[in-house]
Amino acid sequence: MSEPHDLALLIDRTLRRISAEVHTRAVIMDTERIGPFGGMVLLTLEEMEPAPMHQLVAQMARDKSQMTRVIATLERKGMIARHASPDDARVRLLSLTEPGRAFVDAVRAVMTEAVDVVFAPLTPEDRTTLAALLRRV
Amino acid sequence: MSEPHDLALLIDRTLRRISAEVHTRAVIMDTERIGPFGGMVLLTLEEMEPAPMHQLVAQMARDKSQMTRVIATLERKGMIARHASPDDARVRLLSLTEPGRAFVDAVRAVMTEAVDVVFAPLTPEDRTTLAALLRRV
DNA sequence: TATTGTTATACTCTATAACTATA
DNA sequence: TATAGTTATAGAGTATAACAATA
Repeated sequence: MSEPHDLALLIDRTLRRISAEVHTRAVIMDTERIGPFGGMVLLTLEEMEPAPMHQLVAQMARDKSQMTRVIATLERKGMIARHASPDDARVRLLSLTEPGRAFVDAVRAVMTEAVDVVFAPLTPEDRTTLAALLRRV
Repeated sequence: MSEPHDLALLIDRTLRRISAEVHTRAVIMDTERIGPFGGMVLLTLEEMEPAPMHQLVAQMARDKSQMTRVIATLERKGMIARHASPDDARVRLLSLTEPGRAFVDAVRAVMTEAVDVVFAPLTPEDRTTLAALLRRV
């Protein structure tokens, strides 16, 4: 088996395994009720902030309406702050609050642990190769 | 950026891109209303049939109750058949029907096209490497 | 006792379109 | 005219537990 579409099945399966691992140890996300997607938004924002929403949307390849909702939830929980952009009145810049920053540390720990379990069969070099390939798509 | 958890974000984003590409050209799945997941189940089953449900569940890293439902839908649409296993009365063997086989060809074509678009920046060798790495996890 | 598969239920995520306000 | 973001709504996917039948 090595047809093009297999790549899609492999990626899907891999993500499902990561999600499952995250889920079993994600007491944090459960208690705060932000969901796995909320956790990923925080992790992504951490690497981009301050960032306008459309940039986060592009980075995560999601729909903007979906992002509006999850951001609203995270803001309600006090993890994200929205500021008006000085350059463009339409734009709202997103950044993590202090509680959000502390929370994302916990999320990152869980995510790292899950990734370590799922990718245990791969050497550190393999993982670097994998990440580099995915970063290019 | 090259921390362990980034791998999860990269895989998530890649899968989302594939899904989006599939979605824009998936007239077939839409008209038959089986959803992207239904399409992936058919593709996976094609490579395993005849297979018991728990094997499909393991391969796709999904929940068994979820599989029960999607299989029921696909059976109702006449794409999958369930037979009793001769070895174990608890087990039901799944296989594609003739219409299901024709349908999976169309799904595969869409999926292949989507993968080709998303992985366009990668050479064939890169894709082989990527698939090999993912297959090992 | 453990496994295969089903049912029921609640929740999260996704897709679409119509909308506003700014550019 | 086009872009940033919001709202509303319908649909698809996921997690859990309790269950029947068989091993």
